[in-house]
Amino acid sequence: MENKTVTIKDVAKKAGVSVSTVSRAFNNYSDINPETREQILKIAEELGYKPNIIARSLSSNRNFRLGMLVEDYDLSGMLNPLVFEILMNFKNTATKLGYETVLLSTTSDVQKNEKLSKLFTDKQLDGMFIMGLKMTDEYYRELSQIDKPCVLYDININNPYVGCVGVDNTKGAFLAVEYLIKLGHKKIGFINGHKDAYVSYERLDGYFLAHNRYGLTVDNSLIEYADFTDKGAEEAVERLINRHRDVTAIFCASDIMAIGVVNRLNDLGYSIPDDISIIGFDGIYLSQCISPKITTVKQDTAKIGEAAANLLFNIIQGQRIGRVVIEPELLERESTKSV
Amino acid sequence: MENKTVTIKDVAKKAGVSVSTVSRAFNNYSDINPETREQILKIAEELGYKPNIIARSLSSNRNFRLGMLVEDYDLSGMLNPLVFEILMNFKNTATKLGYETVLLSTTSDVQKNEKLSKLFTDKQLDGMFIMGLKMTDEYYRELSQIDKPCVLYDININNPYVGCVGVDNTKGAFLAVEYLIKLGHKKIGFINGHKDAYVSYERLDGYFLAHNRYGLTVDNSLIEYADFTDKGAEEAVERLINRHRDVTAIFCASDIMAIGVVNRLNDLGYSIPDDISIIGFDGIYLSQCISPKITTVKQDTAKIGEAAANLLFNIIQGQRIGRVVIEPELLERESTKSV
DNA sequence: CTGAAAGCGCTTACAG
DNA sequence: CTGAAAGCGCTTACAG
Repeated sequence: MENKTVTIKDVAKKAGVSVSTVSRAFNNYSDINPETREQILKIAEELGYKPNIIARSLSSNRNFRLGMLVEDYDLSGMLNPLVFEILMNFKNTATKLGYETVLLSTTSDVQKNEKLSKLFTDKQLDGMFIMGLKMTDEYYRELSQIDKPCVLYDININNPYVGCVGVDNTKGAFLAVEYLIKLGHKKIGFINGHKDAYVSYERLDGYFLAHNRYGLTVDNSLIEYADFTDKGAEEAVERLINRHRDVTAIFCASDIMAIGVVNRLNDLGYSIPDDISIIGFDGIYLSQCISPKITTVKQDTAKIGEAAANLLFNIIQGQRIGRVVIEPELLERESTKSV
Repeated sequence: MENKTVTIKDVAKKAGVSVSTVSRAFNNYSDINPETREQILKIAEELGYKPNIIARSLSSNRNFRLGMLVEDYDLSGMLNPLVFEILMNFKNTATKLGYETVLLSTTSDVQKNEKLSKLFTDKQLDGMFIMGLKMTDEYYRELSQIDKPCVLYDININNPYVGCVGVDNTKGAFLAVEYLIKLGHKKIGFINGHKDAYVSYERLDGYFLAHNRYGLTVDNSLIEYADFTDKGAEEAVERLINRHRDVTAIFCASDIMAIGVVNRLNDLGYSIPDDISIIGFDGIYLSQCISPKITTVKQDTAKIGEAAANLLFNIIQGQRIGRVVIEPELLERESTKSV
């Protein structure tokens, strides 16, 4: 019933060599005769041998395990499919690189009791990919002086052990606002995300830059903050509209918020895009399912996940890269029109 | 810099006992003096000792690792946030049970070359939670005779090692259609999911049962199949409408499809729910973000994930439970009205 | 109730 | 280029 698992010993015996040699063959060591190597690999194949990663970890002190840490998954997961997409893409390239991935979650509260470095050793991780971290978090502080390989999504930190990956948020916001300006809009509202989110600063920069570039001045009262939820955005847009009846376009820092904004505006009797143009951010699948299809700035989740895994791998190997920036892409759809 | 990790030896030395005894203390063995036990745990706490799970796996031949296998993640992940929610909830209770979780993905093609049992041993898993499996898959066949603990979501199989968890799909469909009937609808279309999906059969049953219960006969040409995508549903609803101009309500086997249907119907000049009532399935977050808010049948992802982990745990412990069914819940919202 | 010893399946200096 | 041996941090019969 239980078909005994084949070990390195079995391979060694059948190949007529020592286990050390088999180990060498499997670890791509240079100090081994290419022919013996071929021979061993062939026999291993026949026997269906796969190195026991657990034993390897224990003896080599290398774990070949990467953690994927998601903060407040209950929120980010439900609301934002981006997280899941990025995670799966990360996992895929991590697998190709020979690493297994374990899924971990945390919250701002938990971080007060359990240090990140402890999590690292407890879980026997070689590296960690972290999503959803806020600037007010305990881990954000700890990350500035950690000496373990980490990669952060959408938040930056200055530490050679910590890589950062994300879309160029400033440019993305710039593209969105520039697009609106080119459509003739002059009074453009902005529903930004969390005040504590790193990306909110970057996107705010983009909003300003686009105005500057085209000779427009920003009225700060056109800017609202919400919490990346549709509900929050609905309230924010109502505040905005009440202050500025003559807004003709609104840039939302996420598609989810854009959807909330469209709905609330509909309820208030506005027609989109005829009365007000709306542009989102993220490019989630659902942004094109609803009517009108949301014009948005797409984050390429495949590229982000892949880049994160490669970056983490490089850091583990001793390279110090720092930051990988993915190009955002404007997707022109139906929720915007010229005035 | 590298703060040497504390091992069982350190604890043993400091406590003045053997490593065997420390091991006993940590494994809740009964044959140990409660006082020594307390003493050891206290010292371990001071030293910040955590058992090395890798070493434990290697020596005990128990891995405390669970796989989470997702099929065709590119599709299910993008389209359906349910998968991610269930996964995270599964992970959470697995963690409480002392297991770590590794994320795995597969496709129908991959299954032809790599057996499930091989994946099991290669990844050193104690159990596996599988989502998105289709009835035509290679693994579906293999699962009927596997002797390793598995739990499937939304698909049933008769094997003591394999547990099944999911919402009561027949009842869920029944509730949806019953609700429409009670609203006075008599000609009710049905956009079902994949023909190869197990749940499609169950939901079809529910559609029939509701008709039977209320003395209505089913016209089979009211039933369409789509692939769980909004695009597929858009085409399906157009075929349906072309055959039956007088349909007054449509039950869709997923919220994503319901959203597609609403959009296409809007394009065709129908007003929802005034001209046609639409009801979905799943209860994803976005179903309430759009306008009209979609009436739907909710799957409780928290309960499903938790149940799946507990079920898998029980199977690993030697219990044979079989199947856990979660109650679906009808969410009355805006996309339906009485006629 | 406790300890000494073997062993889990690998890797890695050390010799040769 | 290859082998013998020690060791990674635990668990588990076996004695006592």
